[in-house]
Amino acid sequence: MPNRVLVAKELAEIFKVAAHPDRIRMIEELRQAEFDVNSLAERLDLPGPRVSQHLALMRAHRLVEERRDGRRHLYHLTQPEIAQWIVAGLDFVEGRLAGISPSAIRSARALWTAPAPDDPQT
Amino acid sequence: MPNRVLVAKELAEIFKVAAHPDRIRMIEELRQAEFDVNSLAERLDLPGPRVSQHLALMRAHRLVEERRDGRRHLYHLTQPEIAQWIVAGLDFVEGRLAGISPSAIRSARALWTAPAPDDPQT
DNA sequence: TATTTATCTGCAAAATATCGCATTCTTTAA
DNA sequence: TTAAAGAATGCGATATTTTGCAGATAAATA
Repeated sequence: MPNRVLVAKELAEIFKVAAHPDRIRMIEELRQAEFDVNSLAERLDLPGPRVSQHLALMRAHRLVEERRDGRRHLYHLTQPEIAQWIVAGLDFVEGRLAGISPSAIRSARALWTAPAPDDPQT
Repeated sequence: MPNRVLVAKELAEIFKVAAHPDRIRMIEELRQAEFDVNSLAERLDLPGPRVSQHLALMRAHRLVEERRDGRRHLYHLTQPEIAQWIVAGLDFVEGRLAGISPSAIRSARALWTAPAPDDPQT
């Protein structure tokens, strides 16, 4: 198999990992700070096991790394720049079918681009 | 549903469309030039109907647009910058499980970044 | 009009992914 | 040692995607 096909395949794997709303939100949460599983679950309002599964997948693809502190598992992005890359994808969501207004996109971008890592509102 | 969830959802849709090796290669082919279905199929060594299906999906998500010339359908990227965005993802494939060497990544990047749209080798 | 060329559509089979729970594992605290 | 907290795992039930073809369309040409 030619190299460029291999590379395309691997690239597709990464896109696949990113291709889930929960995981996108998790990555954006982990943008600057590290979180344990429960905190992530609460922030995103998702069941714990689900968050755990998503993290396992991301771990398998080295998108996140784990660190233990007492009995909690703290996760952080292996390459924080990946969050920026994802936000860059917002350039391509505008003008799409779903009922998303430009202002919604602007506010998402602001939220996911702001320097302060803590306590997102809206 | 909060806005940021909607946006994450839509973003995930785009990642999903990009999350296929064939489609990644197609997007890279369309980077600068437009192609008809057969040319794409030949260049990528894929069955015609498959290319057509991929194109239908990308069309549905407005990643590509169609133009007719006689009996052929010419496709081009709606937002050519999307190709660059995909190439930027290469930053995250290095050091992953699969047997991909850094040089393979470099050469893919070169190929998908080069100014000349025509006749890729290797 | 009949053919040929280029592309699209439809469908079923196979492969993957997601979801919701119950259970298990580990580590700390009582 | 026991109990409890925090996470991970297992697994069936359901989607969703991908694939491979066969057949249907549409446009140009003979």
